[in-house]
Amino acid sequence: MKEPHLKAATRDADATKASILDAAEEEFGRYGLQGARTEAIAAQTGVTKAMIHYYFENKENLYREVLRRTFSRRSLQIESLNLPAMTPPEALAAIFRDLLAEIFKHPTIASILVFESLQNRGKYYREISVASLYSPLMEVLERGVAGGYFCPKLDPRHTSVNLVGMAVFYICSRENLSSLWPDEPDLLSGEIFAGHVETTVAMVCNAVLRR
Amino acid sequence: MKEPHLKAATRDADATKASILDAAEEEFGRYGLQGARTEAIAAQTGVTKAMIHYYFENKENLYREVLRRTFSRRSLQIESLNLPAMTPPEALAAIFRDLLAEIFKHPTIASILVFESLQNRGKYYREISVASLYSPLMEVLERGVAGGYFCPKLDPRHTSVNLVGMAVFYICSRENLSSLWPDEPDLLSGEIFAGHVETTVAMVCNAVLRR
DNA sequence: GTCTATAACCTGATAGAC
DNA sequence: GTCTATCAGGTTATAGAC
Repeated sequence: MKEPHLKAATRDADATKASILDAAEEEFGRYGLQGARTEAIAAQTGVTKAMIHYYFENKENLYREVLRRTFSRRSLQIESLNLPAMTPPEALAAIFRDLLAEIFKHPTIASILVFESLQNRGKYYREISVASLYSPLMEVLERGVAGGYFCPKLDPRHTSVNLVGMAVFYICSRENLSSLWPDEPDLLSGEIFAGHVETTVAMVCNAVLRR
Repeated sequence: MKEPHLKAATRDADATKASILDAAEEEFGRYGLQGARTEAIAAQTGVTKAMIHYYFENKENLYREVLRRTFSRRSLQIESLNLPAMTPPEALAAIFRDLLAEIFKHPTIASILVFESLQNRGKYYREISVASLYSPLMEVLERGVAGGYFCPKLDPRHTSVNLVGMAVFYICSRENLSSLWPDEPDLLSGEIFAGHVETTVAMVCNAVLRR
């Protein structure tokens, strides 16, 4: 058990609201919208359930808020990479290094994405347009095919979905794989994850290359 | 809504039990262990909840039974491919064609695997040894590296996890991707899926190849 | 703004009739 | 073997005091 997020000593609407959002991101990342317990979010925040309804009206809206925040964080980050200045192979590697680094810092991103697809079939992701998660990747792939870098038969849509799946699955399965890594209990440890990043980036680049 | 599975006209223990298992596989594939509703499974089967407890004692055991069945089906199928008789690149392609064909027929396999990792962190998969799902794949990768077919730096463990992720994610996201495929509402339609299989097998093979 | 108390609901499981 | 009825537990959401 982690210790609860610090709660403002005095009454502070903004601090409380932000604190609830942080705790909610963790809880939704662990259990999904349906499985998350508002009681747990409240406890982690150091307030009562009533506060969640005071600030967010209900669990569903809180979830929307978490998705929005997580999602716009990612969007801004991708923009900051300045992909158009790179060659397609460079851009592809950059996207995945960056995505994997974020996943390492905030594993919730991966599990929230998958939970959302599985539990809600993308209902809430559609509200905030999941396309902008895939479109930078698809653009790079299209550019790479047009420029002769990538395999001409490559379908940018299937390919981008497959690549995102590759990036996301390892994290989601990390506690399911103890039998594969009997010697290493923590697949999110720095060393193991660094190796994972190298393997994954190499695979991503190889997978699309023209030959 | 699908129509309920046919129920034996007369009392038939075996038929009822099998029918519950079928309905349960669908329900667990759609909602995971936690989200599945025994009421829904019963309704789909055409019996009452009490029958589930009569045959399987409780929801958890029913889930175990579904996992066991799904899993052993897959295991037998992989054995039947006779991978040792193939070269590593052939074997790799064969594994994925076969896996994708099964996913097309029974998409629940993919979602159950991911739900199990996410919701239960592999607790029940560990009971039936998830390793045997990955080990045929890892063996082929090791053989391919040793034989000079595959990239010598390739780590069989990270690689096999990534590849499984690629195979599984598309199905799990199929209803999350309408914005990417505005022209094609059903990503499980025969044509679209056939294209997906070709793209995916090509990517898998490319990803590991020595260059 | 924050808390306590409780309403309203849902779900897994059981008892007992047929 | 199968059903009906019901219990026990847990969860979201709200009302109202402070």
